[in-house]
Amino acid sequence: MLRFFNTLTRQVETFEPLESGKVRMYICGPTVWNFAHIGNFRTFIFGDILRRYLKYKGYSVTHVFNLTDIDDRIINEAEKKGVTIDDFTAPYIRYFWEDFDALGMERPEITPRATEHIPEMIDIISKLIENGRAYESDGSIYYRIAAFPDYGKLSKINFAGNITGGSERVDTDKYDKEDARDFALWKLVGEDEQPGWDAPFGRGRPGWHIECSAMSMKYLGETFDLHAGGQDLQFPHHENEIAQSEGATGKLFAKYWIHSEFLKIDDVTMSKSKGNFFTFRDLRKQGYSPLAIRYLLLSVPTRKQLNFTFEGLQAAESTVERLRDFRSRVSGARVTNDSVDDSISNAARIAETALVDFESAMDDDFNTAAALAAIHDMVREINILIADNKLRAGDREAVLDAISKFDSVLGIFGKEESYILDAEIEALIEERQTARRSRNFARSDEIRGELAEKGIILEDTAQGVRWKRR
RNA sequence: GGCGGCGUAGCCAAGUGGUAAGGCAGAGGUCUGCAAAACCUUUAUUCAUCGGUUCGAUUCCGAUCGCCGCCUCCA
Repeated sequence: MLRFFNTLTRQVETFEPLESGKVRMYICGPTVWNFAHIGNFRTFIFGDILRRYLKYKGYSVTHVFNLTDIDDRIINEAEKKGVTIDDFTAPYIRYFWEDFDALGMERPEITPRATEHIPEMIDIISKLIENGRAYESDGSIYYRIAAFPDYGKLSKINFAGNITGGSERVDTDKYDKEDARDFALWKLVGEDEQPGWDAPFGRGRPGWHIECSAMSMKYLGETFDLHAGGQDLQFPHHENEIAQSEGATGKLFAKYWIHSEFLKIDDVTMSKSKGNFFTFRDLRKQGYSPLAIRYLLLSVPTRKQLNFTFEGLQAAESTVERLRDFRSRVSGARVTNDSVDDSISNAARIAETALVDFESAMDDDFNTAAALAAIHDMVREINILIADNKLRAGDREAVLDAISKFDSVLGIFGKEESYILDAEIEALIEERQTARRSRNFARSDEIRGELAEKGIILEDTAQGVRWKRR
């Protein structure tokens, strides 16, 4: 039974989708104005774990993940470069998906772009104007928060008084709004100004929040199951999404909300000004593997801040290698056919226990740290059996099956190795064995070095030579 | 100022009213021609500090200190 913390109610709840067996979920994706950093990817990797785990539990999942390809930053940067916003964002969109794929994330079913959903946004804004929840001021359209009593129900921010808490920082005179809290749905744009779109209420461009309302409801319906994103989006972005969507439809927007916590670097918030800002590509350049980065980012439950350190990343690198080695060791393990008394072998039982522990950890608010512990326990125990040559027929399959189940959710074991070796490499391995038997260790080590250069690592075990790819 | 979160071994961290998961790193050992991997042993009488409740608290309550976040663009 899957239970997790719902930001909307501030409680751990049992997950019950609106429609039995199906989950419709939305996650706020990146603004494609630059390279995404590892903090962004922490949230997205959680989204990946979330969707994979729901599938693991047997749900069919429709996952919408948007790309924000228009906002002030994009417009400014494009202008600086003298290109259209589409030309400006195109490479970043490409880089984003490259990083996304490299981190082993499954592509969501639907990945809409804001600029391709302007009509849907206009439609919602029109409805809000009609029902009095939006108004025009100086050519722009604003949301009338006073007309939506539920405003604040997600973030639980107290709006007593009509100004947000840090009132000094909101210069009310700067805006022509009825209320300082009101936010832009549609920003007035001049006739020749780009980008701009024509709407019944005038040429303009969308405010930031409206896109997510438009794209989520278009693909998932007016009410859907689950909405997730970084905790910094909780207010105002998600609060505003609720106001726009529920304000327009009069129906519940999303039933469950999940917010991912921030990533810190050496106990300090990651920020550009502090110079402690890492993109995925920065870490790749330093030689860290995508798998280790993924492992590190998912190793701490999403609702807790994660403290990123290079020591931790190095640890993740070792751990991931150990897991990969484990799978290949199991695949290549010899099994004995010794008759056994019990009907179920020890190894199969260990695998089964690990699966149960894994699932109950994930069911408990996606406790990935505890889920990993279940896997590590299994690895250790099975390693002992292999070392003692106690793996029986059928065990190998049971353990490999458990691994593939874990990995269908976490994606940390890496790709399965191919067991087909080039004939040339096989010949070298054979030659080395011959050399070793005649105690010609010079030649033996030479071959080992030669293969290492080709990315083949040899290990001499009691059961013979074992190899793996680097 | 308002609201929220966190503080567990060298590092990353899970967790519970009954006496501390897991990973990495370190130390010693087994195995090996050497190496690698694996395995074994070992590393917090203690969970920021001080009080309180309790038979018993790391876990509940209060205070203090420290760190982080939201209230403003941001995963």
